[in-house]
Amino acid sequence: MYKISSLDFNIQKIAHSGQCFRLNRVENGYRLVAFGRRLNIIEQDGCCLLDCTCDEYNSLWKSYFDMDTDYACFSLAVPKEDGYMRQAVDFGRGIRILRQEPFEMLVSFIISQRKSIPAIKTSVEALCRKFGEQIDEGIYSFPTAQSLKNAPTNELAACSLGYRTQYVKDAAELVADGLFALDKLNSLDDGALLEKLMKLKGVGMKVASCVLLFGYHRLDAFPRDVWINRIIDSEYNGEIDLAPYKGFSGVMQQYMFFFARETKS
DNA sequence: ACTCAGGTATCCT
DNA sequence: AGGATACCTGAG
Repeated sequence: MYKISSLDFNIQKIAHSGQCFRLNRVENGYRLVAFGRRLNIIEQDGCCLLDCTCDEYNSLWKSYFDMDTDYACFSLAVPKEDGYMRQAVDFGRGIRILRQEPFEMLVSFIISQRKSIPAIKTSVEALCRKFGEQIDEGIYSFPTAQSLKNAPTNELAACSLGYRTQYVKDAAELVADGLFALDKLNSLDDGALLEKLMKLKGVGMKVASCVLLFGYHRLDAFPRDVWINRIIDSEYNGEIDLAPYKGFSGVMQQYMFFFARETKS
């Protein structure tokens, strides 16, 4: 067991912030599947108990949960005249940007287009069940590129991918064949990485931005989805100035997204 | 039954 | 360049 006790770490908010599709509520807490491992998380007296050894925490989950980044300091950047952002940031305190795996992010966000979050989760789970490795009873890892490349198209489609089936298959094939080496893109700057990802079919501005933010930990990436656009229209007169948040505007995006969704009528 | 969902590719003008 | 439209499918 490893205990995390910090106001800047809140597993429930992270689970509802929409960045991760495999962190879900179970009987007495949350269950996360990542890196081919399962991690159980229990909330207790405002603390989080991670069901792992100290070594496993230090070598894996500490980085995954981005525990070396100081999130409290981001909050200081909000201009005092921006009441909306102030509210959003305070409301979302505890959210962190997870360091997830690039391939999983790429596939998950290709799937995400024109889908609700529950529908995305259903598709992702189906993919894992069909093409991932079994880790434990009923628990499966996210499939490798090779595994998805080899997947028969009709079985991929059976994961409710709809018109995205070919997008996923194409991306998996390119990655599996080394023609699109996700692990070698780290050296690219944000702009070049974004451009590179958008070369893939089914990857537009929004999906690529999400892959940057959640898969490559580019905290300055600012995905604009319908929620964010709605906020920018209603609260910022159609144009938001991200200059105060240079280097971490993606963190602000998460606060805005979470706030808008959690407080919707 | 009907709209909309964390969009994107394609086809217009 | 910028705007309109089709697209699989499930949830509300």
